[in-house]
Amino acid sequence: MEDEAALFKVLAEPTRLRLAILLAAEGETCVCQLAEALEAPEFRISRHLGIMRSAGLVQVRREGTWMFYSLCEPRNTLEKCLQGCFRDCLADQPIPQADRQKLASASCGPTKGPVPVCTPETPIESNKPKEA
Amino acid sequence: MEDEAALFKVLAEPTRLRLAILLAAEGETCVCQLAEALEAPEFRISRHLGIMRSAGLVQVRREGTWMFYSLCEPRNTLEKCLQGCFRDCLADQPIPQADRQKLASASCGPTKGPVPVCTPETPIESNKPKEA
DNA sequence: TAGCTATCTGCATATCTGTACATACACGCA
DNA sequence: TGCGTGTATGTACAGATATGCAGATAGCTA
Repeated sequence: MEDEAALFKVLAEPTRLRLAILLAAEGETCVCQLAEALEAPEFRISRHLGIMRSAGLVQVRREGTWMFYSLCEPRNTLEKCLQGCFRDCLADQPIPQADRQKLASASCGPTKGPVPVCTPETPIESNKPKEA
Repeated sequence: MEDEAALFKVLAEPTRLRLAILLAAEGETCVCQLAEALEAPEFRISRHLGIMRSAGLVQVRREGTWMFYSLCEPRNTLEKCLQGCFRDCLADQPIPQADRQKLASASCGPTKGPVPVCTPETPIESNKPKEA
């Protein structure tokens, strides 16, 4: 029960919740783009992503200088349900919508200028559908 | 987004999460029975229920000396999804199962001895199925 | 009204959490 | 190899939170 509560605790912070919703909607994204989308300093985003990673909610893949974060495959029904919440219940809220728009026009990242996040040439190992 | 994070924060505490799961499974229950089920002092249960009530997660009905708590009707898709989680993803975990068993054999409450919680003669306005 | 039971609340304390700054680390490039 | 960029982390601090105790409150019964 501690584990389940810990999972809720990770999501009990607006910045982390927005990150989770954003990653659920957009897939793999690098720290600087997330920071730009959320209009928060990168070190803060990085720290929150570290907390989410410790909780097993997100995973990271290094590509050169950039760190690409994505949601982990859900390990149990609770995680699956919560990720469904991100996509179905929370993604269309005003703030997550604005986050996605700012992400789409992010000027940073591996390819400068507005970039399609999660491009085809950077296949996302962590997001390949296994059972969804 | 603050509101959604606040909702997760309420559930980010093991005692409160167990209470939510228990109320989702058993319906309206009084404080002393919840305290016995969770093996925690009543003032602690009462305090956590107060926090859950402030968040709009549970509601209360007084019947004589006893305070009966129950989950509120979900006000949005997130709350509906989370209540589904309580029932479908979390209710069959070992601790919530044990909680339900201890609740079933609780020796306190309005009718002494093992009692059927949420009896027919105390209709639960707050739990009547509306759309589930 | 007095006494009892169930529940709530004020206070002090210990623990946890988010933030910011500075620094360290990893990688690409010249 | 040295530098710049992107990212992670150690530390300190302020604020929030959970807990336990004691006492208060509400409602029932005699």
